[in-house]
Amino acid sequence: MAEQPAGPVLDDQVCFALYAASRAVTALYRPLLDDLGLTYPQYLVLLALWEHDALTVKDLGRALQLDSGTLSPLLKRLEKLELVRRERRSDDERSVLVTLTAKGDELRAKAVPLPGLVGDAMGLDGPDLYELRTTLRELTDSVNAYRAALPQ
Amino acid sequence: MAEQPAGPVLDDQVCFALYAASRAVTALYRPLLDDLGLTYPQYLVLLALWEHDALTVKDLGRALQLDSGTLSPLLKRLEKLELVRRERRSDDERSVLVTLTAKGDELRAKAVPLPGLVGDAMGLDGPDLYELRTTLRELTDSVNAYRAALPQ
DNA sequence: AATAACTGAGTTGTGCACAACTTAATTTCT
DNA sequence: AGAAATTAAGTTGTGCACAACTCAGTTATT
Repeated sequence: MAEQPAGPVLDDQVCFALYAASRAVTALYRPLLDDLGLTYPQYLVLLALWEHDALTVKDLGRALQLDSGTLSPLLKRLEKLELVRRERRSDDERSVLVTLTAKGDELRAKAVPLPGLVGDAMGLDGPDLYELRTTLRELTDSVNAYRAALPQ
Repeated sequence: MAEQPAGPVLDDQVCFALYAASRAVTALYRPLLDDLGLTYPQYLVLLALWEHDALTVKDLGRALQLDSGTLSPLLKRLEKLELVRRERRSDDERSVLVTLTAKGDELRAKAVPLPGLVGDAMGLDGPDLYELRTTLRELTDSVNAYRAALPQ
């Protein structure tokens, strides 16, 4: 008979595998992003802006699943780096519109090779990567739906 | 012709899918762990200790892939909660052995239902979860091997 | 029109992560 | 044995994440 631990086991947990994988990939990006003067969450914000050009803090929060408590100081740092501008919308003074500066837009070209480099290091071929991404999205949606249905 | 964004796209990134999934699962654990008075990384440390009973800070770092800069203050908090003890090893005074207190050991029983609850919310069946875990481990190993091979 | 409810950002405080560094203990190399 | 290198923890400083809160602006209700 194999031993039966009287509790959950670390390496059995999908949650730990996710946590470890996410941190490993972020760590792989770090030296590449250092060259651009960015952190990983800052890079994600710029990814969203390179795609959409102008987004409110609210929009960014929806895209990245982050709240204003995280985004506000992060955006201030990006503004200090002169990569983005922040301005109140005139038609709704509650909203702050975040837009790329010329400098922020130019950084896009330097970021183009990054996903390829990181993809190579993952050791998965195209179809496996595609399937993994799909599974992760489904998992995230399922978990978030479950959370939204919880009391409170 | 579809538009071709002149740069990487947020939702295409496996790295973002990982980041979002990891945070969603952690967020799902949070209210459950609140009842035990634990954070998610603290829970991971206890998982390792429930399995092995006594580990050095170094061992914990290897198991969780965290360095002493993260673990030292975390373990101090667990000690203040009276869930673990920390003591220098007599045969090597550099090492600190972390062991469970009775209180820390008792918490194990309360943690038993957690993985099942979280597994349900993931919306994947057993085989899919198993495959995902395997893929994530391979990805983590591949990425870490790649990082270890980098200059410096 | 006045009030109530809601919304979007921002602030404060706690706890990770991680880089860079310090210190003390141990091991290795002359 | 003594110096140099290595190792294990811990400290300091920065930047997320996130809860809980504030505040100003907008919308809904009466």
